[in-house]
Amino acid sequence: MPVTLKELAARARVHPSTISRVANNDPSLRIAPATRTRIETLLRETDYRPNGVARGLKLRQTFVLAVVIPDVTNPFFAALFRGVEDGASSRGYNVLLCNTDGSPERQRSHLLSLHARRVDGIVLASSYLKDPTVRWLRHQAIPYVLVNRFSDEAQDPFVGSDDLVGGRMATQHLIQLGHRRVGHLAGKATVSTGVLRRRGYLAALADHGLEVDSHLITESGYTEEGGARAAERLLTAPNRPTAIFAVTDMTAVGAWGAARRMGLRIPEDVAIVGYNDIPLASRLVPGLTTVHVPIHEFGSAAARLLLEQIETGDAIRRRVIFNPELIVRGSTVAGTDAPAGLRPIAALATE
Amino acid sequence: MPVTLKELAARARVHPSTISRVANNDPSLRIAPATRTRIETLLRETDYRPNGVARGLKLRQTFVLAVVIPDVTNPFFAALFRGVEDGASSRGYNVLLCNTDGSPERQRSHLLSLHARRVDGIVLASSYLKDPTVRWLRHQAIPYVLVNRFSDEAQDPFVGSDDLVGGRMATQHLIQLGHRRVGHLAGKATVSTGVLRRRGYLAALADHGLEVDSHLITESGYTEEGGARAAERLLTAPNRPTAIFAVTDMTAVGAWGAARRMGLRIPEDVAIVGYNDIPLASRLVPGLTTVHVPIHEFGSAAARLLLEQIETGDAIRRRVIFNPELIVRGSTVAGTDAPAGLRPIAALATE
DNA sequence: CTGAAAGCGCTTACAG
DNA sequence: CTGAAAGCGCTTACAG
Repeated sequence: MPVTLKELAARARVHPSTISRVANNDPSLRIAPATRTRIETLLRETDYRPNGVARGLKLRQTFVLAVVIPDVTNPFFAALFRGVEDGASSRGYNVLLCNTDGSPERQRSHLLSLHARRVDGIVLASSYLKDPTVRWLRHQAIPYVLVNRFSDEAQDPFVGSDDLVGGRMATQHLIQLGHRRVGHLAGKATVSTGVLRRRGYLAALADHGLEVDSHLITESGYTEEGGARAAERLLTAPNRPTAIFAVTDMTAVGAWGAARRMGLRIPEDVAIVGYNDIPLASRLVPGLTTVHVPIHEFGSAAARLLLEQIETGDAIRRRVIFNPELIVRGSTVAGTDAPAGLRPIAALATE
Repeated sequence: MPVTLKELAARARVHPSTISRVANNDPSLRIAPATRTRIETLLRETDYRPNGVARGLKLRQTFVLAVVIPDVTNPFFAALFRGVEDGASSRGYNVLLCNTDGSPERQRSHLLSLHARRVDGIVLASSYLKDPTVRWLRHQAIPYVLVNRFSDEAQDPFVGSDDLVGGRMATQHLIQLGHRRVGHLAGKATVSTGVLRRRGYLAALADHGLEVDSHLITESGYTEEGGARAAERLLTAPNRPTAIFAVTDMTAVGAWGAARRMGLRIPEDVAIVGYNDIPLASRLVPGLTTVHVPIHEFGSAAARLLLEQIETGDAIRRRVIFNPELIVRGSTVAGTDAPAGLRPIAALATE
């Protein structure tokens, strides 16, 4: 068992509160230099660190944050988590990670448990539109920040990119390359990214006077498998699209695989654009044209917004919106890819 | 502020301890059915959940575990974390994630902080040989499990693969393909995986009567960049190898890029084998031949070993060693790759 | 059948 | 200059 204040007090023949004050560098403490030295030596010798649980109970602050995401195995969320941790750990916080696999029930049960643990704040990246658990967070006055997806627009502190602009940008790129039949692998109508990127797609068509063909829009969800199946539907239809804008890179990767399997050349037979610019996007051959968003910054900005709320004690409704940026690669324009190996190195981590 | 036992007691006109007993389903509690009903209704109405911090202080158990790794952004560790969480969350535990970026100082400071928080146990996947912080864990009697890398062989609870067998297997594969000059991108001499996989490489050479050429072995560390630089050294030397066994997939990916950049064909001019079978391995073109290890199972087995120690209160020295398995792809044998898109889908996560 | 008390390990306003 | 006390919100052995 680690040493306690009481034990140290007995050994130093002072009151526990005095030890506590020395350990916490209480500036209001007037103390005999000799006593202070004696206590400091003892603290060092025993390598004393106050019990964080007892401290948390007394201070009503645990210095623990939580990040709730669908799945860390998806590189998007791994990078997001790093952003949060990098922003928070230097301020003395540790970070819990909870995966929901996209299940609202798991999200709910995680949030209940995090609340019972009295975490100081929550970064939520798995919310959907009009999410009741987000309203619950608001109601409980638990500091939180939504990332990437919002729930009730302008109601919540939020960090993300402008999905409408990004969707429009991606689609416009395809139209400007001469494509007239542009398909869309749409996300869910219950998720803000799905709704806005689709709206961006429609806006780009309108900008260029192209009519909407509802057969060219199909819901894919956010998985690789969903993307593959949806792309197959689109590409086997009588009047198939010559280009596809997919709601995310993972979905685009699914489409990419489906096209290959059908013997279609990319980009000659079908051009593909994704969204997010995960490391995998630049590794495919041909590389995946995509809309770049600063994933790590999503996380660090969310941490900042969260810590600001925790420290001021106020709920802050600020929204941090990053500008998306189109990255053109070989999946839309042949020959654009940098030679293999000269691409920016994505993962420098060990093992 | 969430409701407390005391407030509920006042409302139900019973003692706080009675509420606590009802909430915890104390089997030894004899109570008037009417009182019980009244309390249960109140509990439900207020959605009462005991304050986990106070509970942790009293019970000396926090139901929090921690996973310490170099970097979640590396898919190997993301999968490992999922394994731990999947094994632990069903038992009521939440899991803290700490990234060290391979720095012993950051590892040390994370462990000190986790100890001060009184986490119930720690999964450590960033340890090195004779790691002093591992000895410190042992000394503090904090339940822990090492994963993938061990510190003092047979001294610690450990989950990993047989790295000697894996290294031998990888190298033997290359020799059996006819390669006589096989290079090795070696990990660090301070890390168990580096030492054992190198020993496996040497054993395979010996098995086949090949002499060791020290110019063919070069330390690459565990990063993509390190792999690229080390491979360049090997491939520009006068009598260059025709095949390379890299200590990890990320290192192999670096070598893969370097070879491409030099205009070498894979596998015709240089064959490459990695280790771990991360999702990226099957996505490269050509696919990366590698030694498969069950990463997710590493995590779930570690969680089991940890929970067993926590629940029994004993330190368990058991070692769980998985058998590695060779996966042959196009980076060693041309034409082995499944058609794109038919490969197993690696990431099904949303967004 | 239910209550009162002690105690987990801290911090901090108050006393002297 | 240092001590004594209260209290954060629980759980559980003990009393009655």
